[in-house]
Amino acid sequence: MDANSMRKPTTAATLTKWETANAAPVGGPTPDNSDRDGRGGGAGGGHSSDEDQRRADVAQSPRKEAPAPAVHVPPPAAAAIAAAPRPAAAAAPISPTSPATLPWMHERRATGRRSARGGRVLNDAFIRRFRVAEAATRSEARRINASTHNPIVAAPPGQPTALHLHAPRASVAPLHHLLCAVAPPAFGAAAAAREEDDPGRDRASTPRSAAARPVCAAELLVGSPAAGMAAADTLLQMLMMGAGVVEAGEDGMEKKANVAAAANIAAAAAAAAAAAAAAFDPVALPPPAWRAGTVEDGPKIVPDTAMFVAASAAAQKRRLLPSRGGGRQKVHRPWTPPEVEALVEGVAHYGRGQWADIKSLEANGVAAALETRSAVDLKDKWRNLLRIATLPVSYKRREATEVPQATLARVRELAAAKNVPRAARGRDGEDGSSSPGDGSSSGGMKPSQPKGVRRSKHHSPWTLVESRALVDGVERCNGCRWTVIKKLGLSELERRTAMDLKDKWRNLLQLASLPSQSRRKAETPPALLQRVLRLEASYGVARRKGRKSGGDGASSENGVEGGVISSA
DNA sequence: TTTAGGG
DNA sequence: CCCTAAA
Repeated sequence: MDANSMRKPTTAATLTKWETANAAPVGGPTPDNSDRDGRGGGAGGGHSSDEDQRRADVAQSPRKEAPAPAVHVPPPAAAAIAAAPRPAAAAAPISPTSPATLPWMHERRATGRRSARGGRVLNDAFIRRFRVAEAATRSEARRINASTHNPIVAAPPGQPTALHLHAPRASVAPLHHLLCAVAPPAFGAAAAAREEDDPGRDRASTPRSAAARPVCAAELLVGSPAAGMAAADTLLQMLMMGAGVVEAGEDGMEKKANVAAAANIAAAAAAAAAAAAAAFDPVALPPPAWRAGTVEDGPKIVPDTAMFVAASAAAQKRRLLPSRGGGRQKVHRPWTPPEVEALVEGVAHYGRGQWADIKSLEANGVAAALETRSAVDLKDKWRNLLRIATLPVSYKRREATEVPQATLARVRELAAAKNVPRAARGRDGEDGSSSPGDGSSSGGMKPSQPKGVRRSKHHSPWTLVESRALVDGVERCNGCRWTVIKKLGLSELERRTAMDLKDKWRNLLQLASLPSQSRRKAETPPALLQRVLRLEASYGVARRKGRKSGGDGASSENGVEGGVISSA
């Protein structure tokens, strides 16, 4: 496995970016920088310089934390990431190993942002950490500038890998920064100690704040477990490439050692990220209401039917779709003014909701400007734009001032205009009703349904009552005989067609095949899904011929099955 | 696959 | 941004 095989296009870009940042005196590898660099000349607003200035201020302003001097970062801090994060130990608080206390070690969420998942807050924190580490690397490099140590040294077999980064080698310095930025800080040792000193504290009524909770492994990484995974991935790539660089000028032995060390460290980082992901979940989400009543999940039922197999596969496949992140969280990338303008332009062309069309709108370079944004991104951004555009003045904060007033005014216009300008020209008759805000974010929603143009087709979510009635129908009719169920005349299902029943049943199967963690919060009770699985197992069309293995106590199973088939 | 919405 | 339901 050579280094080339590890390289991906993004890796090369990443390394270049980081190396560039390292070479430059200032201007670290902030996403903002890379973002703007890649997308320079847009059809744009004259406000981009303001935006740049603002971001620069945010990124560089040292006023929030202590005036980050060049702090000494001992190499052991970097090595700790290789030694500490054993999957077993990572979940529990780890004792502090580093005597040094950097400013960012005690840093908590800067502002009261509402993102529970991290996002920009933690991303900025990472950037600040990187800057501190970068400064420390420089200062230490000056101090040890005569060192001829190899930057990466493999430990003897069986020993934890140590990392020595004394040499200010350009290809390795970014690694040092990255390691220091993600390496275990004090692990919230002070907070943990506080808790142990005060065991009598009423924990039930005093929820652990972020500051008072021992820092879990996930928080050592950037933003979230998924981001931690990405960081580990990046680390691996950079380590391998760094080894490749060393290979050019060194002998074979050293190269081998470097690669081995890189692999060890990267594996440890990946393990840390995996452990973080495992430890991340148990965060206390309020239990759903239906769980309070001690509903047992019951035995695991895996129907051996064609429908269930298909639904299960579809559910599994969809979660790993690249268009949905491929199971990996993207890093927060703020919208640039040209992107915003392009989005507004696109809505002006196609109207709200035609996100795929907007994304491929060539006119005025809309498609080009929005190349790196998905249709879902457009939808989300428009929602946010609409929100800040219609926000009362007294509530406007920084978000609202980032977008030019002219743009916000146009957003309001487009939202108020109910006709679709260009393409899908819906017959849009009377509507002298001046309903601002397009109904999506305006407070008062009108129950009168057929007013909207394309509103009627979407959205008739199944209620729990309907779902229960559907399951009851399947039970009473001994199978998935949708027309028969319709003829039962259940009032709960009167607005659903037989095909609706079939689709919903498929969705229920899909839901049941999903791990409970990934289900929506207060959606479908597990007990109902259990019934679905049981009924599907009993009455569903068998996947293959021959006898099924797990026939539970259902009476006259064969007879029922035969009935289903013959009646179909 | 695409869109709407909640989180 | 993520996740899911609906269509």
